[in-house]
Amino acid sequence: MLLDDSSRITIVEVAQYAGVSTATVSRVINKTGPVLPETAAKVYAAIEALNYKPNAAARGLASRRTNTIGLLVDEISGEFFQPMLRGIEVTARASGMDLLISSTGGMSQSSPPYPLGENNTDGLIVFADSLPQEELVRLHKIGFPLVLLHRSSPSGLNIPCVTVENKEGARRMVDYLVEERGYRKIAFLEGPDSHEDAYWRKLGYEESLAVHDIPFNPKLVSLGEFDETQARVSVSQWIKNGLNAEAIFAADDDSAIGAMAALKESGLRIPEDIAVVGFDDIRLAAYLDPPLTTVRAPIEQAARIAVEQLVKVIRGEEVEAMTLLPTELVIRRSCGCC
Amino acid sequence: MLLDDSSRITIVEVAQYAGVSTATVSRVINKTGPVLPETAAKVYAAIEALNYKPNAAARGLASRRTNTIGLLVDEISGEFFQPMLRGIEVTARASGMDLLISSTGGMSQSSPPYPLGENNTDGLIVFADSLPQEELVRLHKIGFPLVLLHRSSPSGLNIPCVTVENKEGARRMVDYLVEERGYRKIAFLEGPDSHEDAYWRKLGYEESLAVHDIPFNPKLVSLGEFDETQARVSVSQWIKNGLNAEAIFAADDDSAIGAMAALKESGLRIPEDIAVVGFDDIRLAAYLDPPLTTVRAPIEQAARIAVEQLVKVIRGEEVEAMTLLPTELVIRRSCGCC
DNA sequence: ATATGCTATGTAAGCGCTTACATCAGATAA
DNA sequence: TTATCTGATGTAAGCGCTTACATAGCATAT
Repeated sequence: MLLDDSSRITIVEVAQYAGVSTATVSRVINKTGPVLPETAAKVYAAIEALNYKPNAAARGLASRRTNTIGLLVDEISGEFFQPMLRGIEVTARASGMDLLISSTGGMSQSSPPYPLGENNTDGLIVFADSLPQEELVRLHKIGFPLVLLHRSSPSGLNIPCVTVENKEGARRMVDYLVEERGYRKIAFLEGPDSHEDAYWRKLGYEESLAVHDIPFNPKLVSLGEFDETQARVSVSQWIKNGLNAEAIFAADDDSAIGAMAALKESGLRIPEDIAVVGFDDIRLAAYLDPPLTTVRAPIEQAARIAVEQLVKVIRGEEVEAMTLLPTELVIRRSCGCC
Repeated sequence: MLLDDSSRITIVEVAQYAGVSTATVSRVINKTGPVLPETAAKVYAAIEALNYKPNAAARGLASRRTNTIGLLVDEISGEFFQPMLRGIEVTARASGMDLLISSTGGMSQSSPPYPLGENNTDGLIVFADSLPQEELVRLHKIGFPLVLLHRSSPSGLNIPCVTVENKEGARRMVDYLVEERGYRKIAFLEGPDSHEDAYWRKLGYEESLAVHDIPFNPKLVSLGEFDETQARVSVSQWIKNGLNAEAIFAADDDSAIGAMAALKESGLRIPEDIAVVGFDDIRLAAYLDPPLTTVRAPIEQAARIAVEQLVKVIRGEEVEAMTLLPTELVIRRSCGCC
């Protein structure tokens, strides 16, 4: 910093002003150790008078605590991210922690050094596959506080994680499509391989098919990648090849949007000719034409809980190994319900 | 941190392993001062072998630089925030800076201490009215690097700022409504008082009216607050009171959405009975029914530039006092164009 | 040969805190 | 009364780095 050196006021100045030692000032600030109320008052007065603000770096160095939690995401995009970030930010602040955010740029195989870790944060929230397994293992081995968000712990390790009932949600969606709407030819636009949400959602799809004695047909599965454009391409391809399906279940709402675009482009009507459903219930979902039937995931709540867990871990408290938040079916017109 | 002390490896270990002094290791890491290539190689080997990572706090303490930029926003919400955050995150990373984010919770009159400032960041990006003027003044006075985003500098101070052509955009939108669509009774849903974007947009509206000899009618102005719900309430009220307008110009897309909802609720057709236009061009805008005519603001680009400016200021380089990014009319059906 | 200037490296003094340990009243126990 | 404890505070040793300054070797200028 290029700051005027004279304007720097440190704990020493505060101590002098208050007529006590720096140790006492520190005790007052951190409420550690006994201090006479009147002494504390003098210190507070000095802090106020001098407009003193503790230097975070010095504090971190001396105490080996940073009072900061780190958030690792693969990329800051998608409607998905917004409620998640809000939940994390608000909860971190409420816990008195600072928030350091880093996006690894969608490359889970990115190479060291990672921008966030043991020496600039007290703990990390790791979203999905934003950190390579090896680094996860390394951090866990040295006992660094970690909470996983929207992914589960690598087997063997026992890192607390919080995620949503992806499989359940997907299963119930397909159950609904089969049982209530009477569809049996249901195509699936799957998410990215590396993403655990994607994995469970597909599993839910497959399980529901099995329950209803519908044979799994690989031709009815294509790549949506949680991406509008990719989904659009995949669905166009399907149509060109003569897709024979009554409904398309997109693994997330973004790919559902792409699917709808491709279908409309081909003159197909939704849901009369083919139904479309998604997953997440992003804000846009309700505004689409027709409004999108989807599965609502409590993203903000999950984020909130993840932070709370992490703070507990940092404090050395116990937390449950896995938190699974319920999802909820949101029925709108795109599934042919009305 | 609760980390195993033995696993802590510092610059001292690296120096010993490489057979040099810590100063040399520091020189190699920071590329400061001359070092023989072979010496550097030994140091790199040691770093690799020991998996050494510099301690950010110690670095910050010693060098008085944190290598971190702070972002202050009032609240993390609205579609608005997403492209902004992405622009900031990406650019910060590209500049080798960490990013510390804090939302002041929508209260610009929040009280000290502020979570981000001189002693945990090298500089701050201050969005809109997320920091009280007095703190802005204080930081600027001590020479702390600051860049304002979506607001201008308090007069007297000369803090660099980057924002978009709100007034121009609003003016052109109203020009279009009057000149191309032939409307003359244009209502306005204004944004929050404290928000500069809101101020300029309203001014653009008024200026265009003046240019076209349309008297300003206070009855045609109500509060949108950049908020869907508030806008809905305001428009419902208008309708109840017998609104006599051909078009509603909402100061942002969110309030445009609220306006559309209220109109539809009353059985009014858009744009046949009344046109609606917005500002920002959030993703949703194109998906609304009818698709929303709006003004596109280059939010991500503004964010990007703000970070670049801030980095320059931190490095002591000169930057222009004000960067004004052009906005662009996006014509869709809600204005009655087709 | 001596002076001079580089370049490459080491030495050590902090940076602004926290915290173990020391100190010193005054209270309590014996 | 003296030993013991307890509460309030001070002293000072780091935390892991950066960096001014010192040093030493060697090439070049004088």
